[in-house]
Order: sequence, then structure tokens, then C-alpha cells
Amino acid sequence: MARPESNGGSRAATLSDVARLAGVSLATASKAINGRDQVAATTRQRVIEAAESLAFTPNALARSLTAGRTGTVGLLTSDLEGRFVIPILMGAEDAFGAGQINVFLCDARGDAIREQHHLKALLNRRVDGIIVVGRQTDPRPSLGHDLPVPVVYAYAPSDDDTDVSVTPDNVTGGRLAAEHLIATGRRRIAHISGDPAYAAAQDRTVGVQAALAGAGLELVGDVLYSEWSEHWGRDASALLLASHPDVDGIVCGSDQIARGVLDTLRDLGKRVPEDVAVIGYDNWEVLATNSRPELTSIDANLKQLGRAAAMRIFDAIDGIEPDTGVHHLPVRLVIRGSTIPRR
Amino acid sequence: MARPESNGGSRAATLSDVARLAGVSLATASKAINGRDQVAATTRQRVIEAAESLAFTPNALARSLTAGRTGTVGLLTSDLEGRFVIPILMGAEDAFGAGQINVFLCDARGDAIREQHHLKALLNRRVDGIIVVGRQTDPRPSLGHDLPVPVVYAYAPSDDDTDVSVTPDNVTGGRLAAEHLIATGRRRIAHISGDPAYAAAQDRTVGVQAALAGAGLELVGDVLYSEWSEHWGRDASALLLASHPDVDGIVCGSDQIARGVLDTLRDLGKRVPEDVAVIGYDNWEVLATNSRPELTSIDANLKQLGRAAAMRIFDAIDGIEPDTGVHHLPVRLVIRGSTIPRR
DNA sequence: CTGTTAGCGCCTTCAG
DNA sequence: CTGAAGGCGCTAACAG
Repeated sequence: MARPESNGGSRAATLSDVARLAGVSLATASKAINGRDQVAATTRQRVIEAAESLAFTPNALARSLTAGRTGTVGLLTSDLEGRFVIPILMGAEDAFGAGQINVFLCDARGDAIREQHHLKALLNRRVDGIIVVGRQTDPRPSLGHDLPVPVVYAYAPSDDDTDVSVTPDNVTGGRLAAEHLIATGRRRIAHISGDPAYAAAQDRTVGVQAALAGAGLELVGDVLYSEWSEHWGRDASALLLASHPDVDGIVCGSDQIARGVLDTLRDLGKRVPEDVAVIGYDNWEVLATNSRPELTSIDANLKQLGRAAAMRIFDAIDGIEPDTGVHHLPVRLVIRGSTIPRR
Repeated sequence: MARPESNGGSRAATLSDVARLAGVSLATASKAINGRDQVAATTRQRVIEAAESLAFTPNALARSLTAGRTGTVGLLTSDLEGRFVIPILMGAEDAFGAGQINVFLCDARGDAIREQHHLKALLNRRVDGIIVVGRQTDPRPSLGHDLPVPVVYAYAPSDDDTDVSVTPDNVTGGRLAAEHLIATGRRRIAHISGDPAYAAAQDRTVGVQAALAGAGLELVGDVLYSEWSEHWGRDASALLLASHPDVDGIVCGSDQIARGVLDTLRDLGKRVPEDVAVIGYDNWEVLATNSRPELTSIDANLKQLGRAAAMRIFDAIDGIEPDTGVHHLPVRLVIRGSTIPRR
């Protein structure tokens, strides 16, 4: 392991070390290193060589102190465990990385106290902006408006409409799912979803209903709500098929539920997609591409959501006034074998 | 959204603002705020009130500049997508959070160039230490020894034995899995694993073989290697049962594979665990607790691994010499219905 | 107990 | 084109 002492016992080289070695003043060294033009080419060369021979690394802290901006952003998540949080992180980290900004990761683990604690730490560190990533699409409490930096809420929108939030368009997602089943000729469509307390469940149902209404159809049976699990998918579909054996399409509230549905249909001897088409939600690849048949699903483009949040922070840092409110970002349909038979 | 301007156009309050308002000197204000004892109680009270009324936040950058340490650590991951990386991040973030250290998250996305880039950025920001998290347990190139900060490698150990690495003990994991099947009375045990190019696959196999040898048993058939997928689990187990219909226990290289195995066994009319016991690996809860029956598995304690890495960084920062080399951290058996019938 | 004085490492005027 | 001086916000000696 590299240890501080392994560096010869000397602390990191500083700009004045470089200046001294190059035989110039501190100011000149600074200009040379930072590519300012008021310095002779030969001098610059000499400085750069000196810097290299000392393994000089500019101290970003000192730089930030005067610059007023640190080139860092806080990523405040409510729960890293959440499967939806990770792709958003990735998208944001990616977008910032390209812009030379580094990201502080803070996991509040669903605890408001811890969140306040982390928020304070981020402000102490003078981050240039904060992205708050929630685990559900239900609105969450705003951090408030008396913060000295721009804040964007991702996935879980702020409950304050004068904040800036980005979240997936679940209503459209539900609509796309149902419309796809209708487009493949299904007419007796049911909907099995997860925990009805989630806005995601309600929003998707709204979309499904809208699509059916648009096609002059009605949902087969009531929406079946319970939890976001494979087990529930198995049970719910057994229930559904018992009362409505003629169902020919099932919109599922999640891929996990859809996996359970596929299981039960197989047990009951129903062919997918010939007898019943099944569509999931989330496009969780591990589940969707390993089922038999592979699962058509709705992808919320979460990486892009993360990127979008990052872009809005960028803009805000640059002084561009953001349009406040909740922005519903587009989702997309990913078609696989559970709705369209393979040829 | 909170914007800098929303703060009344004034920049953040500084310590001298506080001092002025409280009618004391800068140094006294500093002492009062930081709980030093050489300050009168009444004075301290006055300063604290002034600070509050100005919403003063100490500037961590300025503080770090003199302190020599920043209270930040870099988390350099090779691939955030990797399922194993996240729990390690969580464990590390958690451990650091408790110690008031903040974490820079950098995703190199498997690219060595990007990794160097991020490394440089972390050093510019004067992190106090770096944890390098890999996506596989195969050794990875060392970052080298000429770094001014301690480095710990997690999951993917460094290929340099004088570095400090923590990684799960896959050999013991394989052994625990096989021993458990043996303990439940199985004698005709097979092993279906993933990509043989992974050290994880090889190590687990070694453990399985050792357990069998210890019980005077031999593996049924050859180890079946291909990929870490449910599909492969289905295919491999079909193959296995065709040539060895008398198998009564299957150690799987991952939970995904095990899920596929369960599928095929059900198709073939084999009861689990009565006819064949199945054990997975990774204890990926979403998969393990949603199968029929639920899946016994080996848990690598990844959160703890992340915590362990953090602890070693803590120690190194405190000047404690770490013991170099690869540390294999304990794994644990999680028993569910796929190996022990429910009563 | 309180205040004054130096810096930490860097960048940015402003003279030379 | 180069150098000297001031300051970013804070803390750690020292004096008083």
C-alpha cells in the first residue's frame, strides 16, 4: 500500500517548489501551468518540466477557495439499496465526469435526520449543486429554498412546485404498455400491479385505463394490487385466470410481477404470447432477458434521467434560470418474446 | 429551486462576519465555534448566536487547507453496473459517514484511461485515501506505490502483494455450500457454475471439491461451466439430469444459475428439496426469496467487506501500518427451503 | 480569557 | 513578458 511516508517523507510538491526549481516566480509558474498566454514559450516549457519532475499536482482545495466554485456536486440519495437509484447515479456521475466535476455520494438511508446531516456536510464542503435522488416516484419533502446552491430532485419529485424535479412519466409508460398489447391484437386485457400506495402503481394504472378507453375497451376485472413481488405475480395471475379464463393480455406493474405471471401461465398450460401476452415494467435486464419467453417491458431510461438532472445542475451553475416544477421524462417500450412470437 | 441569488445576493457568511457581529476577534470566534475551552461561556454563547443568525457554515475547504487532511475519500469503481459493487459502496459509505468522512464516487466504467483520469482528479482534491472496487474477484493491476495516500482494494484484489486487498473467501464459500448439502444427507452432488474464466468460479469449485473429498465423496460428473445466467442453469441441469438422473444435490455457482436449475427440476417433475437439494451463491435476495422453494445460498457479506475496506483506510490515515496482501473475508450460509424442507 | 499575526496553496490584479 | 503583493476562509501559535 502506498503510504504518505512512501513519498520520501516530504509533503506533496507545491507550486512554489515548481517555481523555485524552474527559476521563475510563483505567479509565472501559475500562468505557465494554467496555459495563460502571457508567458514565453520557453519559460512555460521549463516550468512544465519542473512540475513533472516534482510530480506536482495542483491543490484543488486552494484553487476552489478563491475561485468560489469547487467543481463538486452532492448526490444525496435516500436509499442506495433501491434498484432505481443506481442507474440514476450512473447517469449523473457520467454526465458530471465528462464536465470534470466530481461527485460526493451520500446515503441517507431513508432517515430525515441523516439527510439533514449530510446536507450540512455538503454545504460545508461548498458543493456547487445538489441532486436529491429518491427511491419512489412519490413526492418527497423539499429541502427548502434557503440553500445557497441549486438543487434538482430526481425520481422522487419535490412536493414543492417551485423546485426543479425530474421523474419518469409513469402514466405514459402504462399507456404504452397497454397500447402495445392492443396493437398486437389483444382485447381482453388485465392489469396486475404492486403496492397501491405507490404513486408509480396509480400512475401506471391511469395510463393503462386511458389506452383501453382510447380503443373502446374495458379492463378485464379489477386492477389487482398487492406488492411488487414475483410471489404476488404468481398468485394474482392464478386468481385472474380462475375468474377470467379468457384473458389474452396482462399488463404487469413490474418485471418481478411479470416473472411470477409467466410462471403461473406455464403451470396452467397457457402459451405466451400465443394464448396470453405479458408485458412487464422497469426493463430490469436480469429478469427480463432470462425468462421464458423473454419479457417485453417498459424502460424508464433512468440513466438518462440522471443525466438530465446533471444537465439542469450544470445550467443552474451557469446561471441559467431553470423551469421549475415536475418534469416527466419519456419512457420507452422494449419488445421481446412475451408479446410478439419469435419467427 | 434555491439559487445563489435567492440568498439575498450576498455570498455565504464568513467567520469574520460572525466575529464582527458578535463583537469579538476572528480567533475567538473560531475557538468558540469549534468548542475550544479557552473561551468564556458567555462569549461562546454570543458567538454561537451570531453564527446562527447569519446561517454561518464553516468552509471545509479553507479548514482542510491548513489541516492537511480533507476528510474525504475516493471510491474508485471499475463498474457501477456490477451488482457486487453497490453493497460494497454502501458498506464503505456507511462506515465513513459515521466517521464524518465524505466519499467521492468515481466510475471508471472498466476503462483504464478513465481510471487514471479519475485517480488524478482525486489526488488533486487531496482525498485522504482511496478504495478501489472491482467487479470481479480476479486480481487487477495495482495503482502503484508512489501515491501520497493509502489505497485499499476491495472485491478485486491488487495483483501486487504489497498492496492491501480485501475480497470474499470464495473457496470457503464453495466448501460451505457442499458441506451443507452433505450435512443434509446428500451423496450424489454435482456442481454447475458460470464462466470458468472467473476466479470466482475456480475458487468455489476448489471449495466444493475439498468438501466432497473431506467426506470421501466424488463429484457427480464434471463441473459444468458456461455463463452466469438463468438460461445456462436451465440447460446445464437438463444436461446433468439426462446423464446422471440419480443426482440428489446441486451446488450452483450463482443464484441466477440456481433459479434456472429450479425451473428445469420443476419441469422434470423433481421435487426440491426432497429429490434434489439446490444451493445458490451470492444470496441475491430478489432472486433467492422469490423462487419456489426459496433458495439456500452463500452470502459474501459484501457490505461488511466495504466496511472492512473503510476501516483499513481509517487505520492507514491514523498512521497504523496495515498488513499487506490479500485478506479473504468470511462468507456465510443462508439456509432456505431449497435444501431443507419446511415443516 | 481574548486579540494579533502568520501562514495553508493558489490565483489575480497591478507594476516593472 | 515577468514579478511582487494581496487575499480566499480558517486555524494555530503567540502575546497581551
